[in-house]
Amino acid sequence: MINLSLQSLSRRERQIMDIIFLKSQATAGEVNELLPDPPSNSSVRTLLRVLENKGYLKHTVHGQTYVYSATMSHGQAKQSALAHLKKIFFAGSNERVVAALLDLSGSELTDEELNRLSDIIEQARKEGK
Amino acid sequence: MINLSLQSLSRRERQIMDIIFLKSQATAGEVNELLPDPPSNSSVRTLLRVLENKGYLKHTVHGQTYVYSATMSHGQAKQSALAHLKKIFFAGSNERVVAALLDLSGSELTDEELNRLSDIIEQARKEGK
DNA sequence: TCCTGGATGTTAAAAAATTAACACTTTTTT
DNA sequence: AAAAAAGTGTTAATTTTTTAACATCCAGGA
Repeated sequence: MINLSLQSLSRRERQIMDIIFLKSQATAGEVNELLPDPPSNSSVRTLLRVLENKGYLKHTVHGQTYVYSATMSHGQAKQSALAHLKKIFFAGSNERVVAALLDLSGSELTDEELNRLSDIIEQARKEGK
Repeated sequence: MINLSLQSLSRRERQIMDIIFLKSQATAGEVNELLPDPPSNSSVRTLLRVLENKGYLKHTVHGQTYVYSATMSHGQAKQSALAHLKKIFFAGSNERVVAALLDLSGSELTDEELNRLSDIIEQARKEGK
C-alpha cells in the first residue's frame, strides 16, 4: 500500500487511472466506454479490483454499483504528473511549459484568457513578497 | 509504423521513451542507468530494439555502439504530452496549469522568472493581434 | 597473431498483464 | 413467483511483457 507511483503502472492500469482522474470518479461501465480498444466489462472490473487492491483506487456503493475514485488526492496527482512532464519534456523550465501551453492554444486564445494568465502571475508576485 | 501513440506503450517501453526524451538521445548503457529497478543491459537492448521495430526509435552508430533517439520530433512529443496532461488533470484549462506550475515552484520563484513569464504572455498578446 | 573487452543479435524461459467465461446476488419487471 | 437485467466476485486461459543467457562480431593491446 506504500509506493503509489503512477509511473509503475501497466498500460491498462494507467489508462484507467487517467479516466478516473479525468472524471474524478467512474463506474466500470463508464471506464469501459472511455477506454481505447475497450475490452469486456468483466475485464474492466477485474482491473478496477486490482487497482483497488494495490491501493490506487477505492470505491463506494451506489445502489448495487461500485463507484471508483482515486485514493491519491487530485492535487497530489496533478502536481506529480506536472512535475514529471516538466522534467522530461521541458528541461525543468517553467517558461518552456508556458510557451508550449500558449502555442498549443494558438489563435484560440482570447484577450480575457491572457489577462487571467497575467493575473495569476501577478498574484504569485505579490505572494512572493 | 503508423500509430505512434505513447499512450499505448507498456510500462518499460514508456520508461525508456521518457529517458530518450529527457536526454534527447541515449545508448543502452545510459538508458540502463536511468531506469528505475534497472534490469540487465541485455534486457534494455532488447527493449530498445523492440521500440525501434515498432517505429518509436531509430539509431545511429558511434564507433561500435548504438545511439538511440526518438523518431517523433521533440516538439510533437511535448505538445502531445502537454495536451494530454491538460485534458486529464486540468479540465483543459490553461490557467489551472499555470497556477499549478507556479505552485510547484513555490518560493523558489524569482522576480526575474516571473518577469519572463509575463513577457511570454505579452508576446502571445502581440502575436494574437 | 591471439586474446580480451565491449558492443550487438537471437532466442526462449519466466513473469506479468490482459481478457473473459462462469457463477452468484440483488433488483426490477412480467 | 418466475424471469430477466444488471450488478459483482472467482478463476483460469491466453497474450504480452520482461528478462537474460548465449552466440557472434569487431577493435585494440599483448
